[in-house]
Amino acid sequence: MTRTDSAPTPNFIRNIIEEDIKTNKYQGRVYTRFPPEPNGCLHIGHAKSICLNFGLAAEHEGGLCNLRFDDTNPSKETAEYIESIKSDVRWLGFDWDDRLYYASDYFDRLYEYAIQLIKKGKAYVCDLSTDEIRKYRGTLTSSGKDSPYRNRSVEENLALFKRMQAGEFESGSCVLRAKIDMASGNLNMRDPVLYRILKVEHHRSGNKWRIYPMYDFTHCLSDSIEKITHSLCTLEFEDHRPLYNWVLDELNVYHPQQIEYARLNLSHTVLSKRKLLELIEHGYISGWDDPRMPTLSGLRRRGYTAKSIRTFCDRIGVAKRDSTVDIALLEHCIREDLNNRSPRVMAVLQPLRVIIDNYPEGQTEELEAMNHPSDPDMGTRKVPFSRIIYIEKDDFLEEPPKKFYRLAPGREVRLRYAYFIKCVGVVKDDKTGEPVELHCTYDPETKGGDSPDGRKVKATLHWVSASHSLKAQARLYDHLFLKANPSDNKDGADFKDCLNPDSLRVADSCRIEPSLANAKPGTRYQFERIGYFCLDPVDSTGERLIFNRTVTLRDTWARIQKAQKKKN
RNA sequence: UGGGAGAUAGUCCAGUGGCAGGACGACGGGUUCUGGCCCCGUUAACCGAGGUUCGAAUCCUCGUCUCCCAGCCA
Repeated sequence: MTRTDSAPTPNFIRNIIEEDIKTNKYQGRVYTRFPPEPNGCLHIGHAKSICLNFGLAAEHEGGLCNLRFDDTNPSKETAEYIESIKSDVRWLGFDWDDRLYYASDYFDRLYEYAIQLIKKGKAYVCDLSTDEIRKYRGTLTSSGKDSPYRNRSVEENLALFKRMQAGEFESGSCVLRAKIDMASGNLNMRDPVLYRILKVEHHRSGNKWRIYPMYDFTHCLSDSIEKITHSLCTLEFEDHRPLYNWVLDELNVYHPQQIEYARLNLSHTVLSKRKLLELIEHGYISGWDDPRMPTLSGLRRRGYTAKSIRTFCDRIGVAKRDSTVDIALLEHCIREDLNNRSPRVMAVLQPLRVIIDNYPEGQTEELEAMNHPSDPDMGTRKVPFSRIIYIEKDDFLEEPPKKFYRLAPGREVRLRYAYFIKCVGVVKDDKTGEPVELHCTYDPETKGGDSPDGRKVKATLHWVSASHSLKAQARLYDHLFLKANPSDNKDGADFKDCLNPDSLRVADSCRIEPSLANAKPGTRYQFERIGYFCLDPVDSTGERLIFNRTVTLRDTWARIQKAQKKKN
């Protein structure tokens, strides 16, 4: 992608890269990779990694970034996830050209490397059970002890390893281990497992392999094979770096550098595949692409633009300290983008019927409305007006409190692009006392929304003509969790305990202006005075218009109300 | 005395020996046919204690707190 912005904000990774270019460490090359495991859908945390890796490469002349699937555990990975990941990366706006790789493509070479290690006396086949290996490993504060199989001869190890691949042993009966140091303070160096037997069909290599390499053995060598310069990963791999270096040094191959940064945490949601999957499996949400999910597919369906997510990833920066970004920043980014690009329309979420007593029965006018108030290039459209209209329930109060500027008995307001109206009567429900219908008069002199006598109104309301409007459903999404950090379980609570019961409210009797009759799924609009909405690409049909609320507009009135409530 | 890492406004990120800065949020104001956008302003931070230095967020020492690691997951 092209970046025309001014110089990017410095961060510690950029600084390292600049320094490496200066010192010619990699002949001035910048080569990164995005290495997802195809065992789930991508989420906004992955977007940070994608933007980082592809972005850093794009910033530098000749910089490259590969897409590489880390597919070394066929028991968890599927081809479907591969496709969804590819389409998500593409949607985000990045391109790997012909550099689509799979760790599984390297299985032959990895196998050869393993044999080299065995021949060097640096790896051995261990018959200890999983349980025994754990016991032999020691604890955080006490060193481990050598496996009884640690000193098998090279020949024996070679033969055993080949028999592992030949399928002669059961899953779990033995593994190939690196011979490093059972007393290391770093548990990853206590003879880590390099290969395990997994008699599972691989989504790409089929049944060719009975043994599969572990992450620590695969990742560094894949980076090396691809001539990666800067191998970026998250903080929890810091402890693995000595092993990353050990493997490459022992094998004496090209050596990229691993750099760790803090993964993204976002307030009011969770970003762990395990937890997201749990929400799906328990039916709290509809799937990976539920608009409340922080997944790229969920955000996309919700109406988020790729650009807004890229902007967000730029603004959160990159550092090494654990942090939680306020979801308000994400919301700010999408509002900013959508404000610039989405056409305005009028939609009433909770209709209140208004009869304009002095407007001729049966008459209809086509009023001209701007599609974007500050971008005339977006053009105009006609909106029908008639004697009976709907306004938003919230826009009328029989007893208006201080600072409520909207409609009330005897009060005059403007209907956007239409007329001034004054409320002259309220029809209430006998039982509840709720207003169910308003009677108003209009001033014909104010057509278009301006009064020739210079008279002012304090509010402008959106509206739709009752008979011309279309029925629609609006899905009003809110934060998935009530707590900023759902995983903060110090009170012994499960993260699901603070799920927001109102993360989805359905407004089923919306009325929208007729210009949206042939709206295309996925199209984004601003419903004036309400928020940004996106025609749901999954459930919306020609007969049934269903809109997802991407984000609300900033709502000053809501904040005033909150403040007033606090006072009382 | 396990190993590794990190501490800068409410939040996120800069600043690496020379005036602590940006963004988000919050608050106040201006503007407005969206209580939107936009504009202006206010708020608010160097984990602590010593030391080096003319000068320390930055260098040194000693503390404190937080995070990660005991998968044949990645």
